[in-house]
Amino acid sequence: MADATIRDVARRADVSVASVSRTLNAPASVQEATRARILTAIAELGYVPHAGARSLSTRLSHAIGVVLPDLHGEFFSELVRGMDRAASAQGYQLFLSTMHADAALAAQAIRAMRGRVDGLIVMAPQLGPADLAVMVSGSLPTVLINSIDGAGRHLLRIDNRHGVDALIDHFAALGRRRIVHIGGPAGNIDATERADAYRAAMARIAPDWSPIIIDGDFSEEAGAAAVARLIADKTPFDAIFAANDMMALGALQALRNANLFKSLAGFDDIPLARYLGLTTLTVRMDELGERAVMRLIVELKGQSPPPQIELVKPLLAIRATSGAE
Amino acid sequence: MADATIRDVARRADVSVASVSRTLNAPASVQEATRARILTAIAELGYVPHAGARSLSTRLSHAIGVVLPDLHGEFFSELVRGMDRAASAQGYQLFLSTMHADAALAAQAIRAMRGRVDGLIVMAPQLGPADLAVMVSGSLPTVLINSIDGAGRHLLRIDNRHGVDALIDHFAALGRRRIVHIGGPAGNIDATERADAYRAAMARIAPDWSPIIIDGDFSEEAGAAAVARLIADKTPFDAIFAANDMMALGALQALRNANLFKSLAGFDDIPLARYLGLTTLTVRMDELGERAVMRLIVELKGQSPPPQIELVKPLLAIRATSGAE
DNA sequence: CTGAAAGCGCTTACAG
DNA sequence: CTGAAAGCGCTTACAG
Repeated sequence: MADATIRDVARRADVSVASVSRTLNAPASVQEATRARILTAIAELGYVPHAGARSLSTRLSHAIGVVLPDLHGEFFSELVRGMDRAASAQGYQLFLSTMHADAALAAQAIRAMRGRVDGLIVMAPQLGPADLAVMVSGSLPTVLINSIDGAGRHLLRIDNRHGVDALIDHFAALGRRRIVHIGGPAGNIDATERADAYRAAMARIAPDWSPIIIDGDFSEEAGAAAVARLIADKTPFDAIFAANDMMALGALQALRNANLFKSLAGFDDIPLARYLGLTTLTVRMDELGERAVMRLIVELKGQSPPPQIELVKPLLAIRATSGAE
Repeated sequence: MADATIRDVARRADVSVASVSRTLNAPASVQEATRARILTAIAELGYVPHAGARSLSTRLSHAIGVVLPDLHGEFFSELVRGMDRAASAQGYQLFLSTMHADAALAAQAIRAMRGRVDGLIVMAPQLGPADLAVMVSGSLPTVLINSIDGAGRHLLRIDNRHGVDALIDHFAALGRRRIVHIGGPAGNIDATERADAYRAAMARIAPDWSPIIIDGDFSEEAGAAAVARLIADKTPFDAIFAANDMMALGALQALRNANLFKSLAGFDDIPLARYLGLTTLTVRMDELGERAVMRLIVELKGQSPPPQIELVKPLLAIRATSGAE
């Protein structure tokens, strides 16, 4: 049996569809008795308004499109959880699309959102401004997370600079000066910023030591490989700051295998980091998601504070794993 | 500037809206030259069909509603990743709703999906059949994951029985007979099945030892508490099978602190389990998600193989952590 | 091959 | 307070 429509309800309650619509959207505007009759009809038929039809009429879907890259584990779930929390508190729903490696497919997925969402939250750390512009064109209000924008949209970013400064200061306070950085993948905005912040901080705390950056790709293997290289090159160093936790963990293993005890830190605070006592920078992904949604909804509601770059500060989590902290 | 509609395109290409619609949906049915003109107009205007309007007309949204409980980390991300993979391969999009503790809110969220999705995938391990029926009523095709159904819907389940048998056999092969079980929360279907399977397996391998189940709630603390209790009670035992990995990890810590070396195993294979070398049962969540979507799409396409219970077998991952394996 | 028209299920001025 | 009607942006028989 097909779902009941507003006409079925109207017929059953012996009123016009307008009245049914009104008891749903502006109950005060319909007379008590009529309203009661309509409400019973609705209950009896198990009527639920057709969201698609409604949004075609009102031009409002109360849905938010979310486009995310291939995030791992806790990152993904916490981010979505935060978004869902904020969205459902405001009566919005989430339309999710994982971003495919294939940019064309991704653009396609975003385009398919026209007419089903009121706005977009896009996270595309690996895209250049040009690609991003192609993907996120059109008239939908959009909030960006960790992306490189060229169009002056509102953007939420992790304050890499702040985090790296705090970490390097911490290392410096421990007397570490020769701090090596294991960098993330080229083109990734967070990786780039962390490397830049590392250079700046090093110039501050160890002006006469020339900073060392070993390229990595955010993987555990890259972390291990970086340490292997340091050892092979007999590079003297006191500490390692890896651009993310996975690489730090790879480095940790390699250091242990080599019986080296150096200060070590990562970035992200994945669950494993806490478990293994890795010093790192904590980023609250749920908060990031929540703030992105809140901001988007503010825009959707018509208040339009000027778009800006909103920084989310990571917190330094000092732990002791290598015995050198 | 508002988005271009099909009328704008028609006007620009000097044709009827019907022709525009046709070049999009049945290109062969429109003459080459006309089609070319329409295509240019579409490109020039950056026209994208309004998904809501289209689905109102066709009664097809090509979207799938997904309702998930509060899953943690890898679980959530892998499940969604698998669903997204299957969905986008078939031209479907995902409408996501995290299930709120509040059943009324959850039902509301599901109801709000009418008119925007073609079908539903629901995972509600903590709900009884009655609550589930209330939540998932209506005429939407639905595939369930790890839920207790009363309505004969298609259901994908983890084959707990199979997994537990494999594990207990493994323990038995190591000579362990006095295997204690730390159970999950009451009412959770997986927890219940695992406990039942444990009892059955124990009756098989150690008929004269009476099985011991200590209640837990899937948390790390519960695992530690269970061990504390075993120690306090001076209960003799050879091994512990925890209903999930988190409890197993809590137990592991407690065992280590007490300098006890016992066989230990969990369920789930969370990343930490691999890292710490915990023996456990691997459940491929991405595969589960993928299969759920595939099955739903088959139903949506009109082929309707009879609904059934589809079991996904967990794999035993034997690792050595406590030195007693 | 193409267009005019009806219809998908709602909402909302406009009258009364 | 209530209803008839137009309209949201599409698709699809039905004619021609």
